[in-house]
Amino acid sequence: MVTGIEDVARYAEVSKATVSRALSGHGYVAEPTRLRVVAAASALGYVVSSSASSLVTGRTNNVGVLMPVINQWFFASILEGVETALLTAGYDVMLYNLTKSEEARSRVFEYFLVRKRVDAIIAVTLEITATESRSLLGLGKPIVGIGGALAGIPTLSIDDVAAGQLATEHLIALGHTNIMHVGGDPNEVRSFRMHAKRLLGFVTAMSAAGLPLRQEHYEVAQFDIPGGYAAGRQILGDPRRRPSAIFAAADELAIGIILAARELGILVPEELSVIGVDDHPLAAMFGLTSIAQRPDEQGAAAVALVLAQLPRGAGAGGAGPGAPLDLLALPTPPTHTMIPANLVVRASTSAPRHRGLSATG
Amino acid sequence: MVTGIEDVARYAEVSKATVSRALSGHGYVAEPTRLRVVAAASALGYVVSSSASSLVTGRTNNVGVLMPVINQWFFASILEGVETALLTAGYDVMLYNLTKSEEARSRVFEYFLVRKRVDAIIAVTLEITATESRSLLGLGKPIVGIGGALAGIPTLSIDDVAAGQLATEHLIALGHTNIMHVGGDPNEVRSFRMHAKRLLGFVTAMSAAGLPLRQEHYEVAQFDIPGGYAAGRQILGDPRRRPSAIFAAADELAIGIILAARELGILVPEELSVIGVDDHPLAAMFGLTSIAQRPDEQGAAAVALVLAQLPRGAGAGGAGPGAPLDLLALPTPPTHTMIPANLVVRASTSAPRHRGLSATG
DNA sequence: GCCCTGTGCGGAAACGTGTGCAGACGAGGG
DNA sequence: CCCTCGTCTGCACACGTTTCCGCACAGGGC
Repeated sequence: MVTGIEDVARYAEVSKATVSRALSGHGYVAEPTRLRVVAAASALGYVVSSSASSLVTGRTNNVGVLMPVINQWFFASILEGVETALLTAGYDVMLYNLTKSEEARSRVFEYFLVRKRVDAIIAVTLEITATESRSLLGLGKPIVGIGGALAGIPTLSIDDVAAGQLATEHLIALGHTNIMHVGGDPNEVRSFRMHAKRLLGFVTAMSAAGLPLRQEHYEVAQFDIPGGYAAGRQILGDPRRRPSAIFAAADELAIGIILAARELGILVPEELSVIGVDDHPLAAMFGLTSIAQRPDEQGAAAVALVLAQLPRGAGAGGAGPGAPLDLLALPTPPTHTMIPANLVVRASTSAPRHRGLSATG
Repeated sequence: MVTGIEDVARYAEVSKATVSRALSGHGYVAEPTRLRVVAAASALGYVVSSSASSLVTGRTNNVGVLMPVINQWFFASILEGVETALLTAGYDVMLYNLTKSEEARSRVFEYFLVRKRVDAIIAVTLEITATESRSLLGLGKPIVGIGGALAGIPTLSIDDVAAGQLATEHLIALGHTNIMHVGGDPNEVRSFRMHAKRLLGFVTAMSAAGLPLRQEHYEVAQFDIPGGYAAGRQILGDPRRRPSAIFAAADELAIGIILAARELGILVPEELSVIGVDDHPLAAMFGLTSIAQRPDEQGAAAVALVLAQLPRGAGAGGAGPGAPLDLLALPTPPTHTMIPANLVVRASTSAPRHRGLSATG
């Protein structure tokens, strides 16, 4: 029905084995023969059956990507970065969107992922349970996580504590003393305690500067622009509560706060400095100072990490029997690597208006 | 090494054939035997090798999804809808992000897609060339497009002309006569001439109402919030050019325009009515009147369309022979189905301030 | 002249599963 | 009692590759 390797072999007047070697690049093939085979394959429109090839090699050339959500800037950017890097490396990406629905979640874990159809897994911001972790590690396939430390799995993220600290220190350095932090719920278990970490960075910087910290210096908000807007209305609506600067845990929150400030007639940055995290595409338009991170590059880095753990297809010519031993001895450093995040100063932060450079201690 | 079907067969004291039948649900298996096999598979942690199974059945249980971009609300929402629908239908999704890069584009077409690893294809807003179309159709696999008509391929989208018309008619019904349209470049070939269609709807409604149409009634903008903002600054900055209402081809454009209006001290809707298309998540926050569409539902609908073209795997206990005949005779209607899009009125549109209900003719 | 190594190629054995075919068994109708 | 039919199971082949092994040949060092 469809043209197989046998047809190409007949057409090029060689054996199936030679066709395989010529097209895959493994083993010795004389150059004229190789050209003849390639020409034959092209003429017949031959494409290798990945099923058959995977069956015998054990490699699928697929990488599974697990994401809790797609329709958000951070996650979609990661996905784009991962996809591009995998494609250029010759791998296809299988996307698994792990929604809140527990049922779909467990189906993916117990049914889809385990079906021997991926060579490796990239898990994005995925807080997994103990059984799920066992399930993943039980696959014996490389896994890399993006977004926070994971037990026994190499992971990758920015240093959220440092980011929070850096942002807060920027505001302090400008002379602010009455600083608020608007972020996500620190008790949220999913999302790798990112909220708690950025809050910790905030607290650390404030304490180090000897600035007072009260409960009301932290406001929980829904993690998007409307959430930031709502929090901004609430905070800025009360003049007695109003700080001179706000560190928002994400640019979308910061943008919402800026919009709220505009509606209330509060000038940014003259009356209110705002700093965010992400360097969101909209940050430039709002002149938002931010701690920049590049999720697409994080995705690409995760791909590099995960591919490094894959057995190098061609090179290794090791003996057959010790294979599982080698597999276990492979460099699988369960470490958490931190991606640097740097400050981008724009127009939303400045020295506080009223007080000059008053005493800091 | 890994547990195969043979191990399960031994454990359950049956043959491999019975294990296959028991687990796949095809053919006769006595209930006690089936339970024994299922228990054995579960005890051994057996999972079917999709490579082997695909090799013999010819089905991969994969659907390829082609997208030009991921990090945009419309596309990410479609992807979420497609992913969810496919997962519940028992299919895995292989994501191919066709970037602007022609090189990556052709690689996907000539190399990845053709690798016999997908049963069907969903192409999102993909303007394909003649050779690409042949390449896709040559696969002999079901294809469904989202976003506009495609030669010989069933497609799916909202009626962009009707949407533009509906939006414009809403403004006209409110009493506006000086209406502008801000949209994308109508000459952009990609994106299925969506821009041209919405422009056509605008022109149609204006003409039907007997309203004048000049070149300056249409402004091209980059298709995101900053693009709308830039266009808004330009349009609204010149008082002589300022219309009383703007129909933006997308909510993100409309939001940018509203932001520009706020900066210029122009009241919405008192001095300027704005209507968009999409019902974007941010629309409610800005009180934006919009023509609502649901890209996630479009994705699910595309999945339903594409699955309907696939040979029914389970359930059907029909005779074996005649299958290829049925395949050829399958209903593959290369039609373009329109999804309804309805008006959602919020606070960004109202009757124009100055003139009352003046003569419309 | 002989062995060894490097190169080029073909035969055939896997890889793990689905499924056609045949055989076995019990029930029911003649 | 025999035949048929429906249910249930096992044998064995096929799916389309990759790759081990063996053979052939050329060239170089002893």
